[in-house]
Amino acid sequence: MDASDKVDGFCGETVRRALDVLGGKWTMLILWELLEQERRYAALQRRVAGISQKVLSAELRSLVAAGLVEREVAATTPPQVTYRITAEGRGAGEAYAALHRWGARPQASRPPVDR
Amino acid sequence: MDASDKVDGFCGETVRRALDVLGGKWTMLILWELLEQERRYAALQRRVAGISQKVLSAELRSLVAAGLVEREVAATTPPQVTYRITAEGRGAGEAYAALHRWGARPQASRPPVDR
DNA sequence: CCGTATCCATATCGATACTG
DNA sequence: CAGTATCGATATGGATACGG
Repeated sequence: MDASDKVDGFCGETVRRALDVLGGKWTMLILWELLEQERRYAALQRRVAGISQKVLSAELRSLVAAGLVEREVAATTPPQVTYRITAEGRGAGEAYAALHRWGARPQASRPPVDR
Repeated sequence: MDASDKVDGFCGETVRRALDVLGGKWTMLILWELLEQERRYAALQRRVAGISQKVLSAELRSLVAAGLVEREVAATTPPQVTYRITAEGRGAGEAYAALHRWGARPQASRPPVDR
């Protein structure tokens, strides 16, 4: 990190926006599921262990609004809704990879952070 | 992003840890201030606009616990406490830079995400 | 099947007051 | 100066029930 990274008009606004979208507790898990293949709502709920309907709905709406995920409704009965990751969603992988590298860095043992 | 990025024992645990430390609302702002130079508590509170004492204290404790920031107490009266970014704290810049690149990516206009 | 609506528990945050 | 303690407001999340 270097102070010259302070490139935004306001310090770190783009980083803030990125974290707002990608930093959600479940965001990464959902994107990963959709990365493997497109999935329907119920499948996502089953595979993302522990997520509630309410939160899953909200996450998906956010992701669709942010353009990372596409939502397709098949007009059958019962209706089938399929979620699919977009190119932009795949692009988020760069950011996650950097976070992964940092999180996996070698480090001295120290008391856990509990936030 | 590629499904082969699923390298952790549990999907994305290292990413989760990184986000826990770096994803805080104020974390980046504080690190940036300390990146320019070491600062004392009051100076940080003045410069990080809008942060409360309570939250600043908690953030600093987290950052010290995570090893990103050092805390040095001078035994004067009144006591002076100086916070200084560590090498590990500077290392977080890679991750923030990736988030910045993603957040600054060109994109079609779309309704704002409000999370 | 795919959600939304509602209720409630908990977490988080800001403001204020106070202490070594 | 550098915090901690406490309180109340707000946000967030889970559980459950219900609707198209």
